[in-house]
Amino acid sequence: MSELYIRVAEDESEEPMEIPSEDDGTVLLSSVAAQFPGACGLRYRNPESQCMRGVRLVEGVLHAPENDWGSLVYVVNYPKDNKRKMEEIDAASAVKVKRGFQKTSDLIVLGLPWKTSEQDLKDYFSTFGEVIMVQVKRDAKNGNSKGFGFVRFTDYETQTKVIAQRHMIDGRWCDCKLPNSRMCPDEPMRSRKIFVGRCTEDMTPDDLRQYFMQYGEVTDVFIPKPFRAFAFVTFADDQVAQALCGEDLIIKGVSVHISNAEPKHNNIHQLFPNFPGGSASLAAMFDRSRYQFPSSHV
DNA sequence: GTTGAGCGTT
Repeated sequence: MSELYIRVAEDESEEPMEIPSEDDGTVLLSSVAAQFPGACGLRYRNPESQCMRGVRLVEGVLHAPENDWGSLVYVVNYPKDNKRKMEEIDAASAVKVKRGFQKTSDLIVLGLPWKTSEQDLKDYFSTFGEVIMVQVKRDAKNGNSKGFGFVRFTDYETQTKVIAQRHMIDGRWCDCKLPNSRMCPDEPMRSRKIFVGRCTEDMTPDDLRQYFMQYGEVTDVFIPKPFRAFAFVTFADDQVAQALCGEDLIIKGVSVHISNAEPKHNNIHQLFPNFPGGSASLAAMFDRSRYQFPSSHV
């Protein structure tokens, strides 16, 4: 009974791949998903009826029909629509639960001439796309420009385009960047990892993997031990992760809350490996920095 | 009344 493999393919016409079964004869959905990312189940053609038939799936475990997998070729089920492949599923999920996805954020404009006004900025940036707001930062007392400002666009595409190039404004080259002042902003961070809050102790890593699979390929699940009522789930695609942020989802009958996984900072060398000067200068740099990390959960 | 890498009074 050991070393049993079942034959699985994406389509009946495709060459099957052998997937290992467990000692008790069942096959883990995660074993299938390891070869077919995004898979959510299996089906097969019943030799008698010639109809496709679903394989029983309980808590992430696939059970052999009639207790025997036989030599049939099992076909992978994908979420929502059997015929679609992962990329399309990712895109569809991202659009469906769209949130914070491709939202624009303020851009800092560096290097402005002292004379440039907000109207000048608006006139210039409007040539790229619709402008929501512009600001020129000025000295409170004399009203002199500090030589930088902010701009926000309606469309994310415009923002991307503007960041990608230098800008000649009133005779000076200027740069547009994402500001680093926002640590838990309404945009970027573009993490592929989500924070799953309000977890219960009976949720296993496999439970979470099985559940989140429906949204896209899951690359990692982390549940801190001892139990701390939260978990981290990492997707292959940041858009899937971002799209889920803010959602309340029901897992094993429990409402969990999804938010952005904040970067861990317990080891600054994870962020800057091989920093010149060693740990002392790196730590000193961070102490001096205005840059504040949010509290970490790890 | 200056300046030229940066990071946002309300």
